[in-house]
Amino acid sequence: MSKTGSSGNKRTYRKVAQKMLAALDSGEFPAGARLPPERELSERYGVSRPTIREAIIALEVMGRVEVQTGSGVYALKVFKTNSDNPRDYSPFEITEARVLVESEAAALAASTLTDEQFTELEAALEEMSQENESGNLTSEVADRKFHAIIAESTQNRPLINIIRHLWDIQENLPDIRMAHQSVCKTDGERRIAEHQAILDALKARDAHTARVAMRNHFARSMDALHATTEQRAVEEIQRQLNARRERFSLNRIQYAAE
Amino acid sequence: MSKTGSSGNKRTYRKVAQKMLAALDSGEFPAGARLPPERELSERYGVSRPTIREAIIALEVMGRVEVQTGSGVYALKVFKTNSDNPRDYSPFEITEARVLVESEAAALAASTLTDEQFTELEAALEEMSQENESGNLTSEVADRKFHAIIAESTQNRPLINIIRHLWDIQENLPDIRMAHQSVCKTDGERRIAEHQAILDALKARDAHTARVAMRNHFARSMDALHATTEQRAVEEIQRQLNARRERFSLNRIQYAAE
DNA sequence: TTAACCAACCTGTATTACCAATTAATGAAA
DNA sequence: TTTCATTAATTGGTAATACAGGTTGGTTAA
Repeated sequence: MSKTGSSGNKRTYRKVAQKMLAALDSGEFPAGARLPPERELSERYGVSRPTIREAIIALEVMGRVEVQTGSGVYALKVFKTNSDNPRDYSPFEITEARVLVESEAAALAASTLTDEQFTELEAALEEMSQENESGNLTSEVADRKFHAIIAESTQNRPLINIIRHLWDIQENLPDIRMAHQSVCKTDGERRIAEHQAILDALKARDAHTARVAMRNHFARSMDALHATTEQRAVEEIQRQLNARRERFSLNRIQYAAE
Repeated sequence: MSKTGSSGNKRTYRKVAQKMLAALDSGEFPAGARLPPERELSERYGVSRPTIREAIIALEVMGRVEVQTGSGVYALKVFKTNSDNPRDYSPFEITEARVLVESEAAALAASTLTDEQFTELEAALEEMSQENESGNLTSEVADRKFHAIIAESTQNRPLINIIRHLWDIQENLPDIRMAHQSVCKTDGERRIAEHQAILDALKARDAHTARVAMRNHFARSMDALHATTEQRAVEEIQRQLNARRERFSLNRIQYAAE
């Protein structure tokens, strides 16, 4: 199950917050409206006031409601996107952000890469193709190294840190790891070729081609991500169907036994 | 200042959460470590246990800590956004990074901006031109608002946060503030026109033109930055020369006095 | 000696009851 | 009609208490 989202969580404030979130989404608490007072909510959800307060604070931190002391709790119209909680970034968001940033980094790198860094890039590429042949598909270290060298070459520290940051986040998103693996498994050769294309463009000092090559590379990652996401959705539905079928057959067995 | 970030907030749980956040960032509560128990924290921060619980819930929703019932509260491994020291970024680096990121954001925004956001952009532009006429040149709020709306419209939270982060850093760099002022002073009209050009491109849903307009806008900022930096360098040299001359003349006076 | 078990202790969970501070509405007075 | 004090409603915060799950370390049995 999901770590954070399930309604089967033990802690009460989460359950309450989730119900209130549903009420917020369903329009039961319309945008801009004042929510019922804490005491009333505590009655409605059958929990104590402190727990309601906790749920409200959770909603507040999520940017869904605003608390005005002495006045009431108000449903916010526009969700404040203050959720810089990398855990609930979607894989697609991260990938999109990386396309934008890393493509530009590649374009910049076309004019900043040193000979030494070209050698490092080739080494990283070689490492990748060895990983590919040896079937060690779980590792992204060579991949990351390749991109890191390009980032480093720009000598723009904010940019370098942004790219590193995005990698860090991504490596903690299971969806992306899975997509990465599936990409390597099904078409590892092509992945190498894409990196080679980037390297070639950089060697030619061609900023535009480097940018395009990087974008193409990410476009494939994005496709793979879509594919695995779809596949997982299908599997989930099948799982649910199987569970239902099993329950149904159990019922029949019970009838037969009676 | 900011609605959410200030420590002068009235509600106690926010103050406590902020202090704990500082402790988390400073390494006083290292990643992975267990925080002191609620009872102890309530003593340390001089608030009651429910309030501590509220603060912890806020941190939990922010994704900074994890609560394990019966065991304790644990500091989550957080992605090192703060690992870079923004203080020794050069203004040029920041501006370059912003060109890359914000130009792409503008290109994206061309297809994502809503009618409401167009209205907001126009309002921000109006605000800027009023600031310009009234001679209130120190303020960047309307400027930042303009760029923030574009960022928001992409609905890409990593991207939004990156742009916000770069703004935050920039606003603490005196060199850039100075360049900004000099740009406004010498050519406020043109600055408005540049923003207008961006807005026009966005209205036309023309990603390419929007990107180019944004790049041009930043190019001017970069020029202004170069100019003021040069000017400051010249002034600094003059100051040093003057200081030396003064010292020299003082020496001569001392000689004369002996 | 080692492994399994169990009980005491620690920690978070949740409630009740109470009072304080702030805000918004009310109504009286100018 | 406006202004200002009063009052009601609401959130803010605390204390004390009981409970449930987890951890730990000692005891017991193998």
